[in-house]
Amino acid sequence: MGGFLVSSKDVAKYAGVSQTTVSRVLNTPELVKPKTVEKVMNAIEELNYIPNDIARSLVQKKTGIITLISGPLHNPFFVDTTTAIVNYVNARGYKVNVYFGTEDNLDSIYNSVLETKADAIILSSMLYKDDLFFKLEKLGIPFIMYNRKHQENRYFVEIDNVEAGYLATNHILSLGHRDVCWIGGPHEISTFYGRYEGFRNALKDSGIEVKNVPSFFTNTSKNDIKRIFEEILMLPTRPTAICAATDAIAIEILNLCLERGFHVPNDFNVIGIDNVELSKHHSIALTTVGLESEKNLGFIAIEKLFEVMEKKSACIQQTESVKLFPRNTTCKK
Amino acid sequence: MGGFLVSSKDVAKYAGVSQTTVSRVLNTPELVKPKTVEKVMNAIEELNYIPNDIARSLVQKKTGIITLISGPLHNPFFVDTTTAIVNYVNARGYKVNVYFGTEDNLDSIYNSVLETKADAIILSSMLYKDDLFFKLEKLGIPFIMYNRKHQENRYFVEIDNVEAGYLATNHILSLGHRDVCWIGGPHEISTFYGRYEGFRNALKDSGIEVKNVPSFFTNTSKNDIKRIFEEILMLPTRPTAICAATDAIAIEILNLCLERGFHVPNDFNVIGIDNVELSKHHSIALTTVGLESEKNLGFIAIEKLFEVMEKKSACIQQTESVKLFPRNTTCKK
DNA sequence: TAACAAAATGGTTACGTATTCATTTCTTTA
DNA sequence: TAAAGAAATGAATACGTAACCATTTTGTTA
Repeated sequence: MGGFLVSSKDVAKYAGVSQTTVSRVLNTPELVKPKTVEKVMNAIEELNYIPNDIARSLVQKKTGIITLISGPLHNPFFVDTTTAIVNYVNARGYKVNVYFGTEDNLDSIYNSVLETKADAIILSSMLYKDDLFFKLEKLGIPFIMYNRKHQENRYFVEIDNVEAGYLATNHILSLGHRDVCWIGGPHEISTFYGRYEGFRNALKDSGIEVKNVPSFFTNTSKNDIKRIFEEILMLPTRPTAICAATDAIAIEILNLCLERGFHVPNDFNVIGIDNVELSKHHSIALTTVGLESEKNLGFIAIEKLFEVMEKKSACIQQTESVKLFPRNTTCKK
Repeated sequence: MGGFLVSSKDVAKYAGVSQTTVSRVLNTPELVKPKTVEKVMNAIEELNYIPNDIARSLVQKKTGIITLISGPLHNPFFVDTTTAIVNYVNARGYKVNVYFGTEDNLDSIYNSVLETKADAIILSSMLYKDDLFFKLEKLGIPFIMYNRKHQENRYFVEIDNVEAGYLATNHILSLGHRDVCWIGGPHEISTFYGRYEGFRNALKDSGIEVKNVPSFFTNTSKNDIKRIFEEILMLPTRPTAICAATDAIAIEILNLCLERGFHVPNDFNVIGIDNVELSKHHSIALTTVGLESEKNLGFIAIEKLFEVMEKKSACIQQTESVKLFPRNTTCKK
């Protein structure tokens, strides 16, 4: 009991049948005489047999595993998407190998992922120009990016980032703010690049010179955001509104504002993008821009990935439209 | 290219050596002549060979997979623990199969988990009396529970729940509140049972009759917490302080208070237990009770699990001590 | 140079399952 | 009852690797 492996061969011997028949009882019982099924099922019960899905994977060349490379959960966006993805995958009878990628561990994650014979990969850790894309293509298994797009413009689900940046900025401007600033992320990531572009477009459309507007770019770590917030406080003319490229950044800015004794939105307007669940909490009540659809972006992506796996779709290129969610962190100037 | 599997046998043929040598080059290169290593490595490069870890698992009887059964991420406690566990496991070179257990899907999760030949299991979804415990023992692989304890009193890491309930309640009482109430969870879960016991002990020690104090028990879903909050508002004497069994419940109560236009702590004091990361956010600033140690409970648990896997420990029975974290959701009456 | 030890390599097998093909058993029909 | 077809079962094999044991090659010492 415990530790001693019992195989289908053992079951076969115990039941007085062949291993083939045991396999059939488990997979195609309709091809086996009822009485035999019973004998075998009894043996399985008796010996406490549990099929070895590693062996099954080897022969079937299907592991039933989906690899998920998510960003870290301290970013509430990934809380929402990870929930949606993991639950969907499990509901479909698959397993999920989860990784939380950061700058430091991505390489080691990729090494591990490439060795794992997963049936498919879903990831949010792809740069606009990233060799990983081609490595994944070589692997020959389906993959999809969510909230990230690669230069090659294939296999992705994103929100309309340019429009999102535009809507957020425009909302702030329409409230009468003129001293605004931007906190973004690395331009190597399509998401951040697009949202910043939307920001600039909105400024231009309001006749504001982009180069006069302070823009900061962070690696999205708490420390880095804090550093930038302090820079903002030192600005010659302090902005009345802060446009953050993501809710995660915005929510951290809220934290820093309150820590310093500032009041939002009286001292600072703050707006984010993503409309994460947490932003709906009444203690946060973050004004933000997010999916028009009720569906979570992770859900949309994993759904599409399964379509690809089932050959129902060939290549996913999906950009979801967005809208403004006005809440309590913005107000008329 | 892509989809066509290349095996170590192919590499062997290409390099003009045996499959055994290829295997050795990858696992024990010090036993292979440098020139041969080079030949093989070239062949690997040339053929784009990636070892099949399914086959490796089969022969080695080790999958390198840890199964994690967590609670859902809308509970911030599981955000913290999942982060700690997944990152630790990956840093150790293992993979993590993640499940988010709810009332509905637990049975199907258990079925899947029992078939998966994981090297170990870490889970938070165990009732005080739960047959699963014995099924896991039969499986013969190491497992550990975090934030949950089974009747059998083995393989667990928890906080001192009774003390936590006591400290939280006592804090409220010491602030002068007398009209308090309790929002807990299912008593089948050791965590909730212990914390409620601490609540009752504190009341007794302050000479308050337990049976006169309103206590509510929820399945911890948002809807259920809302239902209970509405019940509280209907109470003949409205409590001035709400003791929640978890930060997750407390944070949802905060949300409901604000939604109704109440102010915390002026209208209601709110206190939680767990000291989750989110409770530190200045928009929340939840008074709570949590680990005295800096370490995350999930981290402690997964660390211990690896000790068991490496036979450094036999059986984990760990109860961590706790302390109060006073913040802004409680104040003198 | 012979003898021997050490280093390097190869042949074969096991891991536990699903699959393919062959064989046996049972049913049906003429 | 024989023949033919269908249903049920089994034997053998493949999946891709690591491990065990045997063999060859190399290096060392007398």
